[in-house]
Amino acid sequence: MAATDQLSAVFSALADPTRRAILAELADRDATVTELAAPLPISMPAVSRHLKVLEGAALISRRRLGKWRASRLEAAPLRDAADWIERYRRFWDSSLTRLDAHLAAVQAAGRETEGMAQDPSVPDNKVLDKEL
Amino acid sequence: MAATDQLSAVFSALADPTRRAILAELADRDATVTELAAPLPISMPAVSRHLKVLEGAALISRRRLGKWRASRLEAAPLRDAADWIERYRRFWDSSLTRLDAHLAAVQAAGRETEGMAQDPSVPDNKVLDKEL
DNA sequence: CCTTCACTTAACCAATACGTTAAATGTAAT
DNA sequence: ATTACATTTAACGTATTGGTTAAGTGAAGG
Repeated sequence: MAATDQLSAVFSALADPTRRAILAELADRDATVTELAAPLPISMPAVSRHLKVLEGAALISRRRLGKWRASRLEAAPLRDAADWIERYRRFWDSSLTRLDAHLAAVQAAGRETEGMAQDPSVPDNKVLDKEL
Repeated sequence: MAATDQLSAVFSALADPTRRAILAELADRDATVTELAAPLPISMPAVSRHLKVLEGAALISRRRLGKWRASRLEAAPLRDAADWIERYRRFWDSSLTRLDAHLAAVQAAGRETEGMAQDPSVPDNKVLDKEL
């Protein structure tokens, strides 16, 4: 996806298994393009472009080392992605705090009623740009 | 992206701001397609297909309610995504455990040496399919 | 220098993504 | 039955993605 916004760029980058494999590799150590390409079943130019995508999402940084170019993991954008997802933790986490348990119960109760708003034909939707 | 695997499908689904907005809406309450489409600047068919993508990633479930179709948030796949990202927490989190602090220090030390493997022209890469 | 090595860019291709409008489907209501 | 409403599917256009091979570019090394 064209990086419309930062978070989209990060999720988009993570959507590709090859790129996730590259990040996993970089978690162990910085690496050159050739090193990263070695275990992958694709050509070097393909790897080069995956790296460009990761760089575009700010998930890696790169520097020249003589003949080589080293890639380094930059995890800050992963924090943003994690933060976004965290908002939904209460929907799956079973080890809830007392307050969260209450809120989850309310949520569940609301769901048990089996209806959303009584009359969905009269939607009272607020424009919800709480987050993207 | 075509759902090559579950995790890719989830990250791919999250890569679109419209779909993230839909999930945010569903965090508050179940909703019909019309309700979800109301605040969005796109046509109903477009929303319908975003919902199909979310359903394909198992991020929502749907049921018929008479004339309407209600969408419900299903957060389990978000847990998987969060779990994947969590592995990288030590790279950004400043509140480290004692062990993590040690590991991070080792990591940092390795980076200070400014070189990856002494001679990158002789890469000793293991095929790292530790994870996708 | 001139070659070699590491990598990127260019040009191309097939498949997918995301939007549109128009037509089809299914349920409800008259 | 007929009409209306909610939603999906079809058909279409354009942009992006992810891969390829072939042709640059830049630094090292003989």
